[in-house]
Amino acid sequence: MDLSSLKDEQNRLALKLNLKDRISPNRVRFVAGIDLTYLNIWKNPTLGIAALVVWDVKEKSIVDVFYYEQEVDFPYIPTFLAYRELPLVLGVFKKCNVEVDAFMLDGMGIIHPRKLGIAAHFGVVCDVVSLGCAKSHLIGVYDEPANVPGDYKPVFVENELRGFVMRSRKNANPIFISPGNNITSHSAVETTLLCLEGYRLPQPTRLAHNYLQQYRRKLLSR
DNA sequence: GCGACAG
DNA sequence: ATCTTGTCGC
Repeated sequence: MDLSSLKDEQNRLALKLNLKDRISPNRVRFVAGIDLTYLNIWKNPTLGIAALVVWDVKEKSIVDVFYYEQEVDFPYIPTFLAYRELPLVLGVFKKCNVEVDAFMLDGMGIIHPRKLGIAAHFGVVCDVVSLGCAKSHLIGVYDEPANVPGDYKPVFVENELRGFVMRSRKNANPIFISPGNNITSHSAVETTLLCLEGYRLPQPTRLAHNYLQQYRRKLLSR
């Protein structure tokens, strides 16, 4: 694989980013969380499974759940995650027939060397509102948020604000929130806050992850 | 040159 | 990212 040409593609797609709000965060009601798992992470071509959970932030309830399976070949390479996971994300996205206000992905939005983490990449390709909620650091400088739920601090890359690092739950490691597409850094945080229900991860991606574990277990136990 | 590096 | 129950700390 030629990483330099993939870099070129990331730079080209990043030019299409819209970092303004397509929808005001206080009008967001349905947030879709997308997550992936693999049948055998130690094998290279292996079956990948994607889940998409639509979460109603007003009713605090699950609207619908969708799944998609496909063989995955591309390896995990930091800053090129989308080339491994995007085919699965697009597959489950096409299955979703519910009107979604914003898509939340596991991973970075524009907190990425070329502003094109998987959430940004997906948002540009599908022209939807998207944001990234990552569980760990990739790049960027920041101060640790206080140990108080909801506290957050800016994350800078090349002296530019790219997102926020938030203490979503007391005594838990912070999460990294950044715009994907058609949303501001501030609205990405607001949208995440709407989805926090006492767990470290916001409900859409947390539930997608949980449903995937069940789905995967059933596949393995037969 | 060295270390860090989403999932 | 997975395996895997109980256990410790706030």
